[in-house]
Formats: sequence, C-alpha cells, structure tokens
Amino acid sequence: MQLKNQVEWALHCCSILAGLPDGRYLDTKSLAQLHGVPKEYLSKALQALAKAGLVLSTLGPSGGYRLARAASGITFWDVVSAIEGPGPAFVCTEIRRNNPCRPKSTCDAKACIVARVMWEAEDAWREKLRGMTIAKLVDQVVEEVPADLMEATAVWVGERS
Amino acid sequence: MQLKNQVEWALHCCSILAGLPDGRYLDTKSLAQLHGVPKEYLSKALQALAKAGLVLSTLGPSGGYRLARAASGITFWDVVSAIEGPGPAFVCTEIRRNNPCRPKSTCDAKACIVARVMWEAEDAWREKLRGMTIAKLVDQVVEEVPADLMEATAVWVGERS
DNA sequence: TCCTTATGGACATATAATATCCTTAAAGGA
DNA sequence: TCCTTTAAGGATATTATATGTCCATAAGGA
Repeated sequence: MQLKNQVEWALHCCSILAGLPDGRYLDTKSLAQLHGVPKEYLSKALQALAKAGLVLSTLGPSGGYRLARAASGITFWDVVSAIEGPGPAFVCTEIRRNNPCRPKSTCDAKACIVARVMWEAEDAWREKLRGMTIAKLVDQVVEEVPADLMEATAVWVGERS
Repeated sequence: MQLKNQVEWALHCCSILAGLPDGRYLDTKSLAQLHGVPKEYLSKALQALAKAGLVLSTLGPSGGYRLARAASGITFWDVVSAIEGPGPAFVCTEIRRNNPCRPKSTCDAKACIVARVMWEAEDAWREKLRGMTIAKLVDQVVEEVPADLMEATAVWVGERS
C-alpha cells in the first residue's frame, strides 16, 4: 500500500501557489520544472485539484493555476482526497458472509467489526490531515528553509507568474 | 491507495485461530473455505504471518496454523505490517532537491516538512491499530455475532483442527 | 491571426496485487 | 518403510493500478 507520488507533488505545488502574488497564476510547466517532475503527468494532478475546487485555472499566456481560496482554508486532507479519492484505504469484502455455517437468511445489523476497527484508525489519520492546512505548512517552510533559498525561489516564481 | 485484501483475510483468520482449542492447528484449506477465498493465495498471507512470528505452523495431517502467542499480545498493527510491510504509506521522493534555485551544496537538517506531516498522520493511524488486539476483536465478535452462529462455527472448526 | 495554456481523451509502459501451479521437505499414520 | 497430508517457497500468469507520453480541442492574450 502506497500513496501516489502525485500527493507529494500536489502538496508541494500548493505550498508554492500559496506564495504567489495576488491574482497571479503559475503554469504547469514552471511547477514541473520547480519540482523536477514530468509536466504532462503533473498536469493530471493539478486537474484533479481543480476538479476538487482547490485551485483555479486560466488559459492563455500568463495562465496557469492559483489557489481557489485562502491557504488557511485548504487542508492536507483536501489535497490527499482530491488525488487519492475520498474512499477508505481498507475495503471490506464482507468475507464473513462466506462462512459455510451461516444461514443464508442472516442479516447483519452492523458493519463487520474488522472493518470498523480499520476505519476508526483511518479516521484518526484523516483527522490529523484535516488539522493541517497549507497555510501552516507555509509557516513551517518559512521557519525552516534558508531565507536566501526562499527569496531566490520567490523571484524565480515571480518571473514566471 | 488501497490495503491488500490479504489484510482483511489475515485479520479474520487470526480471530478464528484465537478460538482454536489449545495446542490444535487449523489448516489453510479450512481457513480458505471458511472465508471463501482462494486457498493458494491465502497461503501466502499466512506464510507472511508465520514469517513475522505471529503464527506457528506445523506439517502433516492435523497440521496447519495456530497463534504464536496469546491473542492479547497480537495487535492489528502486527497483522497489517506483516502483510503490507512496516514502511510508510507516504513515500518522500525529496522533490525539494529539484528546485533549480537551490545550491547543490545545500544540506537538509530535517526531513521534508510535507513528509513529516504525512508521517505524523500515519503515526496516529498506527497507534490506533496498535491499540487494538486480536483478543479485543474476539470479545467484540462474541458480543455481536449470534450465539448459534458462533457455536456452529466453533464446531465446524473443531472438526477440522 | 498567432502563440500560449488548460482540458480531456487515447495510448503505452511499469509496477503491484491477485491468483494458480508445481516441487520439496517435513510430520504423522498405516 | 510407505503413503498421505501439509506448509514452504519458487515460477508463472493475469489483472489492476500507477506512471508517463502524446495529441486534438478550446479558450485567453498579444
């Protein structure tokens, strides 16, 4: 079990878009260069974010993407679920029904206990992701990344947005 | 991103093995029939549990598997990590290093912030799984599953162990 | 009109999950 | 000793998913 690389890409892209001058857009090509990932495939991830309403896009020269709302209103879960889909990682195939001792007529009041436990654990994971926003991420980045690299990147992005 | 079906199978198998009469073994064939899953493939999952030290196996007639220790000493995380591997679901490919503005000499003191956040969320998931044991699972099963089905299954298993 | 860009579909490849088959060796019973 | 049963593990096949590329289309800006 592994999350798609697109999750990593999308989160990094969001942190870049969060630092964009107001009203400006950054295009796929620049985001791909900045992260060293294939432009065409990154494009699919950005399209997923757009479809989920997390980013806005515009066409033509100086087109590209920007965040659809304040970075404080976009959580890690928003991004992860946009890329991976909102469904659970644990899929219950109801193998309890295959018990040969079980009468056909048996009707299950509750979901399988195994599934419920697995889903509770996922809830804890999801809650953690919901508690982290792109804004908080950017705060951390500003705190940890050397100021000159932050500045150089801002200039690089500014030239392309 | 989805967990393997083998995780579901392995957990159900553990709950069955936990109910086994002392010192008895239940074979792969019976476990497969009981859950309606392919014997050969389930066998791979059981081998993974054995390799992880969660179950013991023995050969020959009346051979099969039993828990290697008390059900209270086996957690959901033990089973999940035996099947899925202990590694994180989020894999950091260090795309921050691909930033063209970044001097080659840059050395990272800490892991990427994005990765750290994702891993913290996974820790919460893992902790939930660590907090649930096969013994607790069995308690819940006893509480929720109709007594006659529990009894019939115990008889069925008893005849084959 | 021309260039740039996102969109979306089609397609190709790589990797992982699922599934089956077969050989080997060990355990138990006849 | 011989035969049956069983787990172990390797080889292989099949299917699904992830990754990656390409192209046609439509829309925005110069």
